[in-house]
Amino acid sequence: MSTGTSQGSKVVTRFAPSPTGFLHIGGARTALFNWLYAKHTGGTFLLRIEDTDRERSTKEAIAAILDGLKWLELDWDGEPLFQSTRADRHREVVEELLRRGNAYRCYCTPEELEAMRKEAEAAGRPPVYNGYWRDRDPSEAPPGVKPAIRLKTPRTGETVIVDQVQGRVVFQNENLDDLIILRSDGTPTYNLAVVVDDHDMGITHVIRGVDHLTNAARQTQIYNAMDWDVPVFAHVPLIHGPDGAKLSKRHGALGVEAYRAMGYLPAALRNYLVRLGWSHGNDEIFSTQQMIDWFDLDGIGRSPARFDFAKLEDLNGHYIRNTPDDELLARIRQALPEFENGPQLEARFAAAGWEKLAAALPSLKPRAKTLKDLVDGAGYLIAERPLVLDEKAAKLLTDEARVLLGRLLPQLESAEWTAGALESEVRSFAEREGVKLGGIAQPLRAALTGRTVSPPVFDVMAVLGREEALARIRDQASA
RNA sequence: GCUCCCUUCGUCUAUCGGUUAGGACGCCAGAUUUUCAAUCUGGAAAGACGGGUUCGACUCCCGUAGGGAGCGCCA
Repeated sequence: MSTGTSQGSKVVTRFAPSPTGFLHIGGARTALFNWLYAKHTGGTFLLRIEDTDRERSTKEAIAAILDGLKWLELDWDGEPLFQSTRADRHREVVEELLRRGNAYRCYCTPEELEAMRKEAEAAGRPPVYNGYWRDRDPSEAPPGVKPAIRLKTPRTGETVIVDQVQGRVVFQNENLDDLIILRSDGTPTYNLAVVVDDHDMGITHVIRGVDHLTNAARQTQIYNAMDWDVPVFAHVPLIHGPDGAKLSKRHGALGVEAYRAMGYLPAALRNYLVRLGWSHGNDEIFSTQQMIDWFDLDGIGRSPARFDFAKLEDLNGHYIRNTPDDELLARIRQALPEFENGPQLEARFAAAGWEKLAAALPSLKPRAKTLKDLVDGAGYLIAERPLVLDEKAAKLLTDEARVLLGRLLPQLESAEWTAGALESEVRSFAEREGVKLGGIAQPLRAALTGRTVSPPVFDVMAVLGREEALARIRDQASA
């Protein structure tokens, strides 16, 4: 419980998505970092839904985000807080700011503001509000204009962010204008709401994307105006696409549910994500516990990372190989409905018997990068007789090959039906026939799976079972 | 345009002034092998550029170039 920090208080982190879309990969990493840091320090990880933009916030998006976090196994503490429920509290703080003389009413119209920006830009200055109503008496206000409320920010000096990732970042106050904290329609703006909520929720560490770095400066000014403690900031670099530009949809900017539907394992995605921007020496594979033990803010780098599907695939393959068969089967059955033709596949595997899929897993696992690969690889289990041969398999089953299969048949019929026994049976058959093992194994494979590529044929025979395997061979053999 | 940030193999990264600049993915080759994988071995592959500081710079400072983020009565 005790920490060595100056505050000496327990760490509280949060993930605060706005529900205007799915939980994308960058958000997932932000959530993961916050979750890891809370776990690492024995602190708390909270969830806040920033749904103040009623136009764009949707129920579906909220569900998708919660769902995505659950799938990634990033559990949050307590109930999610919906920002929209806190508007009264936000207004209360704005009132307080007004009372303190740290905020004022601004009667500028959008048109005036636009002109102001253009003018500043033409003069080569930052396009910011010029403080027109800062010291003006409201009695000068044009009639009928509802004012917005702006923060009265310091005009000179600097606002300094001491960031755990970015270091000391200095903003000249003259470049930061008097931001609006309450709209003319009486609703709070983002920066105000965030500060009030983070403060009220007792957030000690704000870990988020660097796109919020300038917001951190503005938010710091709000904290100062209220005499509140500023939380520890950690602004992590964004994730880019393979071309270094913004992450596009075809490059991985998908919702995490898309990764689930592609057959990725949550542990693999977590492992991939944690290594994007963070490192622990030369370590690549992390158990959840290791991640928690080793994760720290100072391991986060400052340069943006590019998303690389190949590495994700490799990790996913690793996790598939190392997942126990029963758990893997459960994950496949869970993911299957989301695959293309999922319901049909589900029905066919059920008809063939899930225990057959389970039996096939050991030989399928080293060949798969995704759960989808596993399902594809298990296709031979649910193939219907007579099998449709793919082009290469058809070519391989020459007349001679079919005759060879015919001669092998009686040997197999009397063999003990285990992979080992079948293998030695076929090996001695090949020897007697004077052919190499491949010379008979390949035709067998073609007959059993309809393809030239598959798990080892003897495993295939064992998994299919005596009756089905022999029938498939008979279909292709000639006397 | 203005403000801020970034720059080590193709990609993710280690290095915290002295290393043959290490690892991982990917790629190539070999071993193994009934196919394909998996596995094992080996290989090619990097400090953006230019100045300083220093006995010595990937590491510190300045500049240039390139890239990114932000600049709303959006979040």
